[in-house]
This record gives sequence, structure tokens and C-alpha cells, in this order.
Amino acid sequence: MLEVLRAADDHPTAAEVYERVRRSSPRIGSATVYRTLALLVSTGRALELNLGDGAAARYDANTRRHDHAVCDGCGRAVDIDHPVPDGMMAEIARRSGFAITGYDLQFRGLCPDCQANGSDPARAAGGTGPTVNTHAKGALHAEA
Amino acid sequence: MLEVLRAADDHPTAAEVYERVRRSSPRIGSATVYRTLALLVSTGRALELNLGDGAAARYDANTRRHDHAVCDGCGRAVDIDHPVPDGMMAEIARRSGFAITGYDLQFRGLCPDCQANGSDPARAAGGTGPTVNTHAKGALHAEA
DNA sequence: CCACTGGTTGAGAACGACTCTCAGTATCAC
DNA sequence: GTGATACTGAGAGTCGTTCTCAACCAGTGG
Repeated sequence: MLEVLRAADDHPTAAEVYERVRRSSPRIGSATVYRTLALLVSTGRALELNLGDGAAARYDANTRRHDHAVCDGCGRAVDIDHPVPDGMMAEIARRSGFAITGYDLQFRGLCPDCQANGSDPARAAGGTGPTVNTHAKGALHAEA
Repeated sequence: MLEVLRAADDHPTAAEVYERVRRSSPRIGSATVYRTLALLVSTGRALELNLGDGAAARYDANTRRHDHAVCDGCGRAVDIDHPVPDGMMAEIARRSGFAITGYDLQFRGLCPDCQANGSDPARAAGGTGPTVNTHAKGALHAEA
């Protein structure tokens, strides 16, 4: 199961992981996939991502701290490695009174493929992309 | 409905909005609440938030661009107004190739109340907080 | 070899959040 | 009043996820 996750360069949902694992172990059940995924996350061997489109959680075998850029066109998510400056964290902790332990940053926009395919492609570059319309929710926090 | 949202200084879920609206309009149905909420979001009069704990979406009548700090203890979310520097956006756009239209930033940690009530309070300060255990998912991306 | 124990599994039911469908109702112009 | 149109509430349906439970398995002791 970890192998499946490591082999995936996209960020598969639990359902996608289930489907891929089933190719090698056809008798596996979805409960086992969810259980194992939760175990991997709790032992720090995988990361669970909520990419804010209200759709299913996604999983990532890259456990280093990193953020994501999510395409409003095809739903694809790519890794971003560009930490928020410590000074900003400290400033926010000071202003809010919170003891900040971590953060979660996602950028929204159009991936290079969707930019090339027009400004509002109908998930042209997809493949494993979700089927929900992420535009309504994708507008969340966006200020073009 | 907008009034209910504006009167709320927390970030109510759709179910909480439904419950509050029902006090003044007892015959309203949940479908109408979801429809109206979606309308408010699409016309830019409210913001929909996915606070990454896998729970229900939350709504916010504060439509200015802002971020949130979410308490791992009680689930409370407070507004943060501290934009990511433009230079960082440009750098990420350049490196990823994305046309970035917006972003979504959440900090995780313990709110002042939960810090005062011990390091792992059983949602002591709650009230309208969600009932799910956000710790498993709260660990998402956190590096204490 | 067999019985027992404890952990893991798969199937399917259950759950919560959300969306869809559809009949009923209100509103409007005529 | 009549018909067209839009909106509403109730409830069923969908989707992602979790729970339940019987079946299975490995290990242990006899």
C-alpha cells in the first residue's frame, strides 16, 4: 500500500488508492484501505491532504513539510517547496495568541496544461481528476 | 440568512446556519439553506471555508481576503489578516508554472483558552465546535 | 494434531454532509 | 381567474468515510 502511494506522483484519493491496490490484491476491501491509510498517516509515513475543494481527502507519500498548488481547471495538485518565513509565523502567533504548531498552504490557479488549453477547460488535462465542479468552491479565497 | 451569518462571529457550518435560521423561520428546509449559502458564495457575499479537518464546510460573512488559525483543541477558527508577500507568490508561480489566482492559508495550533486549559483539552472551550477528533487530521502538515 | 487467543481482514451496513428531485406554493403579467 | 415562472420544503439519493461483525489467520500451549 505504501508502495502504491510512493509510486504515485499525483496525489491519489482514498478511492484511487483502493483501485490501484486492488490490481495487486483484488480481494482487499475499502475498509482495509481506509484503515491502512489512517495508520500510515498516524505513523508519519504518509500525509493526508484536504485540498479545499470539498472533495475526498488525498494522500501523499512525500512526508517532508511542503505545500501544494491546485489547478482550478483539472484538479491536479503539484508539490511546492517554499516555506513561509519564520518571522511571519511568529508575527501571527503574537497577534492571534495561538501557539502555532504548523500550517497548511495551498495555491490556486491554472496549471501550464490548462493555461495552454484555454482559460476554462472542461478538465481537459484530467485523468485521475475529481469529477466535482471545483469552480464554485475553487473561488474560495481566490482574488484574481 | 446573510444576517445570521453576519451576526455570527464564529465560522458556522451549514448545519449550524440551518439551525440558527430555523429559529426565525422554523419551516425552512436544509436544501434551501444549502442553496442560499451556495448563492451567497457565488455572488461573493460570503466565503466558504474548508478548514482541513475533513469536517463540514464553514461559512464566513467576512468577504475580505483573509486567512485562519484553527485550534487543534476546540476546533475554533479565528481570522488572520496577514497576506503572503507578493514576492513569494511570484516565485511560486515562476517555479511551478501555474498562473496563481489565489491561495488558502491556515495555521494550526492551540488557542489561548486551550493553552490555559492544558496541552490537550477535551474540547473544553468548545460550544459550537465539531465533534470529530481533529487530532489525527490536525497533524496534517504540522511540524511542532 | 487440536483448541484457544488475539489480531487482522472483507463485506456490507451505517453515518454525516451535501445534492437532487419533485410536488406544492407564491408571484407576476395578462 | 389563468397560465408561466421561480422558489420552497420534504425527503430520497449520492458520496466519502467509518463502524460492525463474522470469518480468517498466526501463534501458543497442550
